[in-house]
Amino acid sequence: MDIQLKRGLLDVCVLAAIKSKDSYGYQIMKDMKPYLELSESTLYTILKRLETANLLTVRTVEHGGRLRKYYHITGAGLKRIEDFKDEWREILSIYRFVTKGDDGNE
Amino acid sequence: MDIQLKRGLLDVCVLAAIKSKDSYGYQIMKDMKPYLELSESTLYTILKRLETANLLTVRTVEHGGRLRKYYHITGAGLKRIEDFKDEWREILSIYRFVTKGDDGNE
DNA sequence: AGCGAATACTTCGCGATATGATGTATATCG
DNA sequence: CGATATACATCATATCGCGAAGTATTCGCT
Repeated sequence: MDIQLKRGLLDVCVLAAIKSKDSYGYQIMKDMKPYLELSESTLYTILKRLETANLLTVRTVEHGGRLRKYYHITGAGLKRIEDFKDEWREILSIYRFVTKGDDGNE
Repeated sequence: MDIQLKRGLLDVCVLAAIKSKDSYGYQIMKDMKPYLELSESTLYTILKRLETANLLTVRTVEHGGRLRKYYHITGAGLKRIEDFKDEWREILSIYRFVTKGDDGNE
């Protein structure tokens, strides 16, 4: 996938990965992989950014001798997802603009 | 619209604006405005970038005492649009991932 | 016991890029 | 004559994905 396009989807995608239940970095990576691949450095950067923006909160848990940081989505995080759904209408209209005039077989 | 998301759509959107007939900066701005707003500096930066990448060619035309640069899409430019259609499937799958578990009323 | 792979998170530097600010220049309209 | 529209260019700034490299522990395999 085009890098630029990816940029617009990463944040919401990470939020979606922790929407239904709290999760941690490594698990989020695996959950997102089928939809959108990203490097570890990117994910942890994003998580930090989302935390700073108060779209999620963090709690550290010891698990099998290793530390895990569990991420929990906030109300603002949920709102960010809702906003994305609104943006989706604009994206659809852009998609139609881009494919305008093409045959209907695609 | 979210800036990051915009980034991924700008290039294809500009290409789409010159797909059916050659056009120039100011006109492209007006054509894109209903779908995606962007500043002039951004547009000319993009046009330069697309030219460097051989996705379009430029010819300068005098028009009413002013110079106009007409942009013409290349085969590679058309291919970029086709590639975007392929990416669209991935985008749809991401959209479903993000909205998964929500009520069907949206 | 030895060792590679998986788990788990961090930091740094690089390149790409959207944008506001600013500049240049001409045409049109009141 | 001044405001607005047309038309394009350049620069500095801030943001961000990612590869590279690092730190540590656990687990399966031989």
